[in-house]
Amino acid sequence: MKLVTWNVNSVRARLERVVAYFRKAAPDVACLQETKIVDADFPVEAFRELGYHATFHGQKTYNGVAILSREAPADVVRGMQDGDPDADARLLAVTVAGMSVVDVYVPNGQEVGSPKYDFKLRWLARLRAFLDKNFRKEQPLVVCGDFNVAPEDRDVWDAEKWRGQVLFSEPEKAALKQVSDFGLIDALREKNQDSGVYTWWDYRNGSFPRGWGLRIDHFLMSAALIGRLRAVTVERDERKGPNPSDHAPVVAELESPA
DNA sequence: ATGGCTACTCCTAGTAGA
Repeated sequence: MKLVTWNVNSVRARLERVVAYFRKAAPDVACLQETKIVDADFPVEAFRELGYHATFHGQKTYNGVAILSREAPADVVRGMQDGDPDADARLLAVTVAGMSVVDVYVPNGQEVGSPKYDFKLRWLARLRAFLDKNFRKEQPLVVCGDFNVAPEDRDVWDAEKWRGQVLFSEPEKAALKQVSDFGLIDALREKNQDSGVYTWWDYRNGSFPRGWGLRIDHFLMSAALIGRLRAVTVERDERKGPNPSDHAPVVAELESPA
């Protein structure tokens, strides 16, 4: 069982690369973020030809999440449904392959102290409430996506430069921990203690070839799934070459359920 | 070389991303 999370930075601009990656990696379930496309225009056919059901929650220009799955998903939930007046398409939840899958695109936050930063912290608090309301920590549950938070020094290419900055400020780390404290484990860290494992590199300044990256895309899994976890890897090669997303896919491989 | 921003919009400049 192969799960992928990938911020594609426009599924339309990235379609050729995304299709090529799906052919090569053949994920069973893939969560995409920043699709930047309205539902009416989602490239359903391109994924159908690859053998995937497409479930999506998008909007014009910004945000947007999608789940591609070999099996047809059930229990589709678009957005947190918590009454908060927030039109952003940033969360999509389904049941598929015997597990609950929550695909999230956490707000970027722009700058510490800005209104968008406050929105980000509130959004993460709402995510915890969404989990409390809809799931139990004992069930097979994966919450994955672009969290826009690097949890630890080893997840940042220059921790001193980034300390206190957006993506690496203490309130953001605390808000992410509140989400994990539902009963979820950072799957990559279950299998890999290395520093320098990054999932995003700025388009500017030659950040990728210089190794200037951050680990901000995560798989958070309940114990039931961690028990089946074989490996978590970052598909760094997908950041290379023409027209890359600024994020690389992250892959989690699970044993079949007992 | 893995390479120096990119994608979007009632578009050619401004906004947002991270």
